[in-house]
Amino acid sequence: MRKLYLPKPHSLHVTLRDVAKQSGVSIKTVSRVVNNQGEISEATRHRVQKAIKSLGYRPNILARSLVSRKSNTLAVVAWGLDYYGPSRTVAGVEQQSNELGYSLFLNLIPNPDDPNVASILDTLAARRVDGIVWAVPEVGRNREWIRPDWLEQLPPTVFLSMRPSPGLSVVAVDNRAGAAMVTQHLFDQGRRKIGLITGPLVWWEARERYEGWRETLLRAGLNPAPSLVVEGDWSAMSGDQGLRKLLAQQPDVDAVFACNDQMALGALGAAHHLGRRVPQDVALVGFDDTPESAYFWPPLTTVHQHVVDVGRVAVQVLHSHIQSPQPGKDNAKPSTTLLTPELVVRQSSLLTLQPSSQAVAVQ
Amino acid sequence: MRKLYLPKPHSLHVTLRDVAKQSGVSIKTVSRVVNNQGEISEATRHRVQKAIKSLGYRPNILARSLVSRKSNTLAVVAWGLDYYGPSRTVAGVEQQSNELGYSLFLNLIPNPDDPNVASILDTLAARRVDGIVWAVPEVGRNREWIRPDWLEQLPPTVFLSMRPSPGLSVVAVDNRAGAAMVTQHLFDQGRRKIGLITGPLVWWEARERYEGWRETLLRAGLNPAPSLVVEGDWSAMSGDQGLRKLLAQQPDVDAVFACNDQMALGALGAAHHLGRRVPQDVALVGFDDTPESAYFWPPLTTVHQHVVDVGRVAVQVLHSHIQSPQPGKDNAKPSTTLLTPELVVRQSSLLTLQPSSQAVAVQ
DNA sequence: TTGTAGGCGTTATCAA
DNA sequence: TTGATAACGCCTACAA
Repeated sequence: MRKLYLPKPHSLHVTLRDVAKQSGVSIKTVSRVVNNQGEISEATRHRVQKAIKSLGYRPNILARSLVSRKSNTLAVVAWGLDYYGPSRTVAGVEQQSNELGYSLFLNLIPNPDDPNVASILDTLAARRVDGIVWAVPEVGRNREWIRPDWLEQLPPTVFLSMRPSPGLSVVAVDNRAGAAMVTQHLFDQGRRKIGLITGPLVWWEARERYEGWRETLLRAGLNPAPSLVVEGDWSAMSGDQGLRKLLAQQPDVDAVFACNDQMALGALGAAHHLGRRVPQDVALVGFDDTPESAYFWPPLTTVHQHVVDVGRVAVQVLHSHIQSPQPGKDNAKPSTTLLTPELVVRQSSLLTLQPSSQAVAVQ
Repeated sequence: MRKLYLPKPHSLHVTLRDVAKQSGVSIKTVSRVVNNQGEISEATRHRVQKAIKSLGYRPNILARSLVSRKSNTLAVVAWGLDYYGPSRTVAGVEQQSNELGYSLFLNLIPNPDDPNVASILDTLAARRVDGIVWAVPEVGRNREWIRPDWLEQLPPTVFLSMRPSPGLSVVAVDNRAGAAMVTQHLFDQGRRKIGLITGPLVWWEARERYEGWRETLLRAGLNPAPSLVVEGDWSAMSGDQGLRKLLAQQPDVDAVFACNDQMALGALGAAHHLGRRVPQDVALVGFDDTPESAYFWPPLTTVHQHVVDVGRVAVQVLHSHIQSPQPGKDNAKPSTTLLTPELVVRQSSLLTLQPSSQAVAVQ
């Protein structure tokens, strides 16, 4: 007689069969108890539950997923966990995934424009994730990673911080609107030479902020001259250098919009160095509303983005795509969501300094 | 005859059998090609690979894990993704996991001392993760979540930022050494009234920094008087209030060690408000070396922790635990790793201001 | 070098 | 209400 295949001395993990044996019922009955399905007599249910507890049974989700053909997992592919916005967004993705009952795979790529995306996507497909949140900002030509033929191979996918386009589901902050708020606010404060320290213009988000500034100036009858613009790289150092360069190009600048809080911080340092008072000589505004920005000196006017919500909404959209019974149905259709940010006014842009305004600004 | 059970119209996913049929070989042969095992003739290998490509076959890791009894997944349970240190550490965990071939589950808990840990651990066990990185700092009594009976039920686990103890594998920064460096540095600069703004003392890490300060003062023959200490909550606001309180308690303070950079930032703001010059009147030092700290005004002396390495080392330790063939072997033994931080000296603690020091400080 | 049989732990079908 | 059995997609043992 042939020898039976016995893989290893029976593993530590208790299975349905063990529970069934212990409680003297069939495997299927135990399965029913575990999943609360079907009618089961109170007596057996009780007996089974006792066995489950005494043996320390835990269902094997791998096996369950194999037969049910869904893994109840999502994946987030992200860049920039060391930055405030991206890490908050990932946190939002995690929270919403958790609330909807998914486990979440985390995949970080070291650089938004030079990745090993193919192998990541291969792995995710092999793990049979039910959906993917693509949290890599659109930089340069990295959008082209998304090949049409991939989209068909992959599970439902939602893209963050990327230029909306038909056929893709996108969730992003309305950067253009945020930048417009900033520029309008500076104009309303009486500033007429409003300089700009942009993020790297290969970034879609940086270009959007640039456009918001530009459009608002034009609408106000002001000239968005090239001498008013310096391109930074999001870092505080580039903000420091950016302000110096800006003042060299255009000495009569009376306001500066730095396109994130880090660059604003650098610009603030440069202003101190150069003896320019903020806001008296130069008003300064940032973007992001990092927790620290309220404690810069002076406290920084900035734009609050609902970065956690970006992640949460992404998962909600993904969930509806996954749920949709037929790919033709409404909730399966690609959707675009733009979240409107909010201007947070603090002392760095206000001429009329209110002594109590700092305390007020702190939430 | 009994009807066969056919679950659904065959799914989109291509299986080994499909490839086998297409290429006219057995399932096992295809499996061998996929996994590069055994000897296979060049001809069949080629034929099979062609079929794999044309059909778009991807191995189902779920099925593979089911039989191999290992999922090739790790999980990180973390708190504080919105803070610099924790988020960097998670990034380190992800990088090292990826390099070792694991996929990583991300689980965030909203609060380090009031969690729903049991359900998270249940899920991870049910998903048969091969190991767990417990990246929740030790706060209050949250260490007691780790019940001895759980440790046996769970896969190998490594704990971060937690008081080392026999039986647990721990990776942490040597906070006490870091705080000692700071205090010694201030002493060496001639400061003799060195105040302390601590983190919440329910945190182990905060207590360690406190001890480092205290021990160093004692060793220097100075008195760590209670009036020199204020307890903060890591936030910039508490640093602001902390400095005010400290100066009220002990007006002749000539140096302040704020136990993280955020509180240092708040203290900096308060100093400006109160007209105290930094460092001339009060030297100020932080802890963390956040990227912004080099751009505070003045640039902040602080302590650089190798937070990414904490995550990487954790996964390395975990990997060795997982690999270990027998639980008695060396690499299976619990280990403690303390990473030594480094003092980063900038202008906020230096009396002799070097004009070029800021540029030097920027890396 | 290749194939067959059996089993991983779960769920679905259908009969009892 | 409960149970026997096939199937999910893959890998191991063993034979050919």
